[in-house]
Amino acid sequence: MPELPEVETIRAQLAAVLPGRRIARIEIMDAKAVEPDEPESVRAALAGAGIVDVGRRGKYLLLHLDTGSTAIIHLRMTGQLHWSEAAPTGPEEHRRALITFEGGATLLFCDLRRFGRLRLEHTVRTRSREFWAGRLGVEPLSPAFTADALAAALSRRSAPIKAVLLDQSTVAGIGNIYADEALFGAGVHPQRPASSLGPMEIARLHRAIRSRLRAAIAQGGTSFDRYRDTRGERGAMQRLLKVYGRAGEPCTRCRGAITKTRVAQRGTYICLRCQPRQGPPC
DNA sequence: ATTTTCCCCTGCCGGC
DNA sequence: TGCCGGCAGGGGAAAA
Repeated sequence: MPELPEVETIRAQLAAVLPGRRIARIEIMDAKAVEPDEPESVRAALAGAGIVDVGRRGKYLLLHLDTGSTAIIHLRMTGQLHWSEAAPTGPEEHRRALITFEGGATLLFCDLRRFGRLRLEHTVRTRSREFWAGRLGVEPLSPAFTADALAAALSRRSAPIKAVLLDQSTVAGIGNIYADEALFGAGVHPQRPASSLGPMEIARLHRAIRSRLRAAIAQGGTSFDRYRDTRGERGAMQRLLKVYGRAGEPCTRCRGAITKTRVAQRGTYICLRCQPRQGPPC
C-alpha cells in the first residue's frame, strides 16, 4: 500500500527520467481510472504536453506539465506505475492507462483493486500551498514539521492518536503501516486520545515519524503486499518493520508478544508492554 | 467542527 | 471440493 515513502521512491525514479519528455498520447483502458474527468478530455489535455518536473504532496504524485496543468496520480492500495524506455514491460493484467512519450518510452498504470486515480488539475495552483490547504496537512519531512507543530495539531483532537495520524489533513502521507511503526517507536498506544499525549511523548512521536519515513525511503519502500517501484522491483523496508504484520512474534525491544487489534477500523499491531494503554503515570 | 461509518474493488484465506 | 464470509485499506461521502 503506497504511503509517503513508496510514493517518494516512485517520484524520485520518475524525476530522473521524465522532465523534458513530451507525451505523445494516453490510452485509457479503464474509464474509472481517470474520474472525475471524461477520458476524452484527459486524452486531449495530455497529448502533446511536456513534463516539467515530478512532485509529490502526501501520497499524491504530481506530473507538472508545460501547459500549466498538473496530472495528479493517487495509487491508493494496489496502484503501480511501470516505466519503460520502449513498449510497456509491466504486468499484462489490471492495466488501466498507458502514457506513451515521443520516442516510444511508456508509463503504464496498473491497479488490481481499481481504487487508484489519475486526474488533471487545469491550473498551476497545485504548486501552491493554498491548493492543498484544508485537505492535506504538513509534510512530515519538511522543516515545517516540528514537534511544536505536531503538538499544536494534536492538542485539539480527542480521537485516538492513530486515527489522527491517518487523517491526511493533520500530517500528510502516513498510512497504516507507518502509523503503527511510528507509534511503536514512540512507545505510544494507538488508542490513546491524541490530546492526552505529553510533551515527551509528542517529541518521541515526532522523531519516530521522521526516522521511520526516512528509513523506509532509504529502503525503497515497504513491499508487504503489492507495492512495486517503476522498475517492478520490491522495496526492502518490510524486513525492518518492528510491529506491522508481526502478530505473535516477539517484540525486538522487550521480547513480549506482538498482538494484533483494531483501531480506527484498521488492523493495528502493537507491543502492549512497550506501548502501555494507560500512558505514563504522570 | 469533529468523529465515525460506509462504500468502493478484487484477491486471498479460513471455515464448513 | 466448492462456496461464502471476512479481511485487506486510502480516501471521500455521508451520517452521527
